[in-house]
Amino acid sequence: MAEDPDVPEQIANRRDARTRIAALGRPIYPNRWDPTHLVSGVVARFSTLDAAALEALPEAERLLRVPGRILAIRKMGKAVFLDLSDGALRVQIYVKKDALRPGDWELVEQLDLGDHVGVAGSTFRTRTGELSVKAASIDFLAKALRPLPDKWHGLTDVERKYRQRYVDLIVSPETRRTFEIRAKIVAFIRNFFDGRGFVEVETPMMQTLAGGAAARPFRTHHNALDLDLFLRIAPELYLKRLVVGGFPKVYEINRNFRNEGISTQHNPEFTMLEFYTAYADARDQMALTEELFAAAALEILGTTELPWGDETISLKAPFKRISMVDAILENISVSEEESEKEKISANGPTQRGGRTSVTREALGDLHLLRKIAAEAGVESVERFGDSKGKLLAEIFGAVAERRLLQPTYIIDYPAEISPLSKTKPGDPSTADRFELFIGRMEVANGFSELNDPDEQAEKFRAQVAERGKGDDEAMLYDEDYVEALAYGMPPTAGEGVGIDRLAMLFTNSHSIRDVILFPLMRPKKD
RNA sequence: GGGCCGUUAGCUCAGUAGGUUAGAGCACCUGCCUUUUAAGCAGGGGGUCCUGGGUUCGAGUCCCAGACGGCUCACCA
Repeated sequence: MAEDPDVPEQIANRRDARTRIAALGRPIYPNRWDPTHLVSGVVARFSTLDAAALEALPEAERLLRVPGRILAIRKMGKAVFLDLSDGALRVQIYVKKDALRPGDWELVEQLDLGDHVGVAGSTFRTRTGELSVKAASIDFLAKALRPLPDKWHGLTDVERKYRQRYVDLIVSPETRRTFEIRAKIVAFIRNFFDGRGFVEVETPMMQTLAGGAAARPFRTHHNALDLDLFLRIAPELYLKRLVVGGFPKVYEINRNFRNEGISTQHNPEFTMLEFYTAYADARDQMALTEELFAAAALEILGTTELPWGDETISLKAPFKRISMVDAILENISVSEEESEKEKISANGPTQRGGRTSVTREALGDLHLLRKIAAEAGVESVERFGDSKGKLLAEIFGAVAERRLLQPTYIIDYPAEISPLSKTKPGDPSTADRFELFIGRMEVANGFSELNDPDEQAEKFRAQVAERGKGDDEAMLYDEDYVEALAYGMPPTAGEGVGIDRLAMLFTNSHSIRDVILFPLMRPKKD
């Protein structure tokens, strides 16, 4: 059958079948075919009716025209059963040679798995009770020249799932479910904010200055203006300009781009919700976020208890709140025991040595912070210079972050690492900021927005100095933003929520690539 | 970027100590079968064992280099 040795046998067979279908006088890629239902519509309309109820319907009400992709063919001699899919659901088609329009049987003989057809017929139930459509005629709609993956095992090659998501979606219902849930999350969020008087906006993805976060940007160039541009790392500074401009409640759901490493929690482009509420502070944002997450879970999944591997995450509000310092103190002993255990199992007994005792006071002392950081496993502590805030955040990351399975707001961030945040009243070293951790991932980050243009200018200058010292993720001075603040921004709280990570939580996906339809992959050679 | 692991038929996977013609299930092809459903029965075809070197009488198997991917560490959200 396969004449050309360069073309795989099954593809050659399908090309031959396509030629034979054309020889029957059938259009092989018709422009139009009018359905009365999609498969899901057939199921919705008829699945509640038993055999007798279907039988009792007037003939006209049982007639329909349904298109779909063939995902199973069971040949029975002069009858054939097809499973027809609209991508979501399947319905069985019963094809009986002598019940078919003349000429259609010859077409049916040429059908392959994956082909698209349109069936006209009437619904009934088979002997085994399965809802089916008895075909009166079948039209050919499009050919699948390539064979589908194994009908039982589907596609398990993760590389191919990512590179050829269309194939994954055809054969993997769980993949489809993941992306349906993701879509529902985004729709729910829009509905949630729209219903609370927020205005959805779109701000620049290409910026002359990539601000609003600490990350390395992607560069690009506008030819006509001969202008270097950066893909945004955050929409933050533009959204706050809009608060200045008189939108007291704004939000944006859109892509950010960060030129950093790729991991199970990081994709170079990722989707972020950012929302700003004037006349609110960080505390209000936390309350709103709890409400949003719990309501979304309840609406979309029917529960706030999310399976997460062998564990369960409860999105029931309120979420735990604990300061960064307390989170360190609470977790460091456990964390030390764990790392000791690892060492012992790996290398045999080791002496414990003189560990620095970690106390609230020690976490305020630069010298001790450095020692604690080093002992917690933070590498090259020197690079943080004399920044107590950076050291504290590093220690938190090393000691506490990976233990935050249940939703936890970490509050009281060091002001040094929060240059866009207001500080707490009476405590200039502490930002009025929080980050929300769920499933050991940072899912949200928010704070009471700094709206004093002079203080903001000073913090930008400090960031520029940091950059001068080699921190290439420190922020740049955004003059126009400072000028915007000088027009007066009301007290405002803002927050960013990682949509991809939220989708991971809702779908029990442990890699961000499983919730991004087309994750970035290195191109395949040849 | 570092470490560990993977890559064999269209798909999912086996492949013993390095030893003849590299196997299985599904898919594919031929035949039978008019209510089956992972349909069934009988027969058949299909391989750059990721790529390139090397060791060896002999490599899917051992060694080196590379490609791509997964996990993980580092950085970040």
